[in-house]
Amino acid sequence: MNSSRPVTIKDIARRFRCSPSTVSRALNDHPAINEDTRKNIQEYAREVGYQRNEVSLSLLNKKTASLGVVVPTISNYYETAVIEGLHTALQPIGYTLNICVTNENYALEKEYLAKLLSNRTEGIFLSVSHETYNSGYYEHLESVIQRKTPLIFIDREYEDFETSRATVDDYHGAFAAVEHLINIGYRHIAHLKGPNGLTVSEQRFKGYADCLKKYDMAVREEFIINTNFNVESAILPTKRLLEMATPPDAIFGVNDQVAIGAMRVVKAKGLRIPQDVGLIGFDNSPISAYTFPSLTTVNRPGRKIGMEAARLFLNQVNGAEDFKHESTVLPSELIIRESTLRI
Amino acid sequence: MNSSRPVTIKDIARRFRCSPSTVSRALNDHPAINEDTRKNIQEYAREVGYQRNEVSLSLLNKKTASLGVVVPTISNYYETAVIEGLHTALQPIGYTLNICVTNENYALEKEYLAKLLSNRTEGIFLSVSHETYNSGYYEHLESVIQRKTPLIFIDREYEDFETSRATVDDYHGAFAAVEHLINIGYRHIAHLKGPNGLTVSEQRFKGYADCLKKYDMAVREEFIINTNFNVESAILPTKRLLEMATPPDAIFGVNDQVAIGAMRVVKAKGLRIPQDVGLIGFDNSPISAYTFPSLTTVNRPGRKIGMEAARLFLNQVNGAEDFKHESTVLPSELIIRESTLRI
DNA sequence: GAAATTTTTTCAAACGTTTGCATTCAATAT
DNA sequence: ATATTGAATGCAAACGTTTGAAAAAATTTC
Repeated sequence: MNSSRPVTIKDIARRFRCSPSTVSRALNDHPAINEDTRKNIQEYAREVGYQRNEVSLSLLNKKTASLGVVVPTISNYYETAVIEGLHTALQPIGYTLNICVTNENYALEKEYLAKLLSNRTEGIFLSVSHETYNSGYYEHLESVIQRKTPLIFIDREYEDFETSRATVDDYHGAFAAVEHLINIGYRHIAHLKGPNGLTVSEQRFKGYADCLKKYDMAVREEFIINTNFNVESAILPTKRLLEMATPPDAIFGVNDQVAIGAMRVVKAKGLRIPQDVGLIGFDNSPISAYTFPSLTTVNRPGRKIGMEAARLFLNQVNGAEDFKHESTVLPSELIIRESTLRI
Repeated sequence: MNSSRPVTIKDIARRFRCSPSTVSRALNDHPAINEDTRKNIQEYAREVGYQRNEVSLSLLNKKTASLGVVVPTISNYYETAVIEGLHTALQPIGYTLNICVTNENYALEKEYLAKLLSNRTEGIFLSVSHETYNSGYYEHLESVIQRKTPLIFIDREYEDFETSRATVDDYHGAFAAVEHLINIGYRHIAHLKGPNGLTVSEQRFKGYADCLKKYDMAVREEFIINTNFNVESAILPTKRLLEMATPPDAIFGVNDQVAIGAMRVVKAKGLRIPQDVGLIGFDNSPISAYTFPSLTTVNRPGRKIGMEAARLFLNQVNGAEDFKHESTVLPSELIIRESTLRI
């Protein structure tokens, strides 16, 4: 059987000399269909491997059961955890996820959103790209809103849109991290900050700064250096910190990668962790448990964020007329490990 | 404008008192359309945010430009790297990826494949689930083949299908790893194997065993213990190894996770790495560079595999009539780090 | 054996777009 | 004025499926 062209309902109808309607009803167990007809048609359909064309159904019902997930990257643990959460919540109820990776690029983000709308995607989960953030452009989002396609922000957001959003409590996570350092007895705490402007960077920075203030400690500008979220970007900044006249005795990295970069430099300098320098990261990525010493960090529940985002989406589509957008902020949680545990 | 229903070509036609055909042609810059008409229609379309319904086009042209990616998990570095590679190669030329995660589950795999076919996906990248492997069922794949939907196997494969496949050279990677251990001077090399039956497990095991044989070393059954690819599954096996009368002086883990699990146990026992015990993993996951000591491993080029799989797919769809299925085996590469570098 | 009823099947429209062919209308050539 | 051309537009079918309403066929009722 050279069945490269998929079998259609019409093919089956021709075979049974009946109308397509009958075949359709037979296949869907419609009660008005004769028992024998039904059996014959179903059996034949199975035999020739009939599979209904969902594309035509999408057109007819204006339902595609597909969702867009637009993220800057999928090469970090956190993002894949979020996707896994979305997947866990949404695949079982029939949704298909279209993953789009923007590489922090505005033009790509715009293109993907347009494409998702063209494909009549029923909802979009978006973590906006870094470039979009900086540029401040957002017309590409207006068309999503205008189309009434549910848009759920994940972590990175525009404040001025009326949408649901799921984020992690970066502020209090950072606050708790720094407070922990202070409790242990560290007094000169530096921060390897993320790129300026991103909510994630700024919130963590704010938690850091506010905590210092609470304990009447100076927020020293030279103790705050930008990084790019990855290991390499932490190397030089850490060197600079350690070569200061009065170097810090603890470093709070904006994420685990950065903290690990710092860890390398500190160890290379012959300083001991945590005795000489305390070190703390953010994300609780799998790697953080297995460095040496293991890294104190702040857990960021990616999987839960994904599931929560899914819940927000479902709320919106199944929504009562009194539906209100929600902003969920999931708590982050301090995970204490060896890199801060002195004495 | 309560434009919750997307604007269609018909809407625009009504507005201009012309036929849908004219609007369609105007929007597509058809030369037979009056310049003014074209401009007016295009301008109006932009104004009201018209976006063509790709679903209807898919139905008409029988092209969906969407591809299925069916993988057992997305929570490991390697899998996401593969997906990234696919994405890098295929998104720019207009394909959309539908990621399906089977959780190593046969029923889910079957369901997803059926769904992808129903959605008229134009190609499927598949890394079969563990359960499928064990059960040996593969009718769910037959229907894919029968439909002439290009099917590309990634890493895990059925030998008996006529398809293209992209895999990493696990055998020689494992061989090189063990040879390296022998060269360094380790003599009692244990293997923490993956689950039996999976190609990945068996190939790496074979590389291990063949290398030992080449150097006239015994392949001792008690030195080969199964794990489940994750950290925890390596804990007990490693304990058992170290408590033997003549314990191994080196351990080859089926992947980095397993090697890291072993590392914990070895260090907890007070043994030194690499002096007392050599340790080697597989995958070159990011984490392996940052453990202490850093982990010798075998690089597995996930991103490249993804791009290669994409290439194989494109070959098939753009294929000349003399098209032949290919099996690409990408080389793996030994990455030597501290965990094996004694003396 | 015809009317009434029930069961089963078909018709036609719809979803949004494209496209070969036919049509209309105006302009040009004769 | 009429035939010829050319430009611009419209018609209708197609993709595969579903579904309300109509039609046909079979069965029951008296």
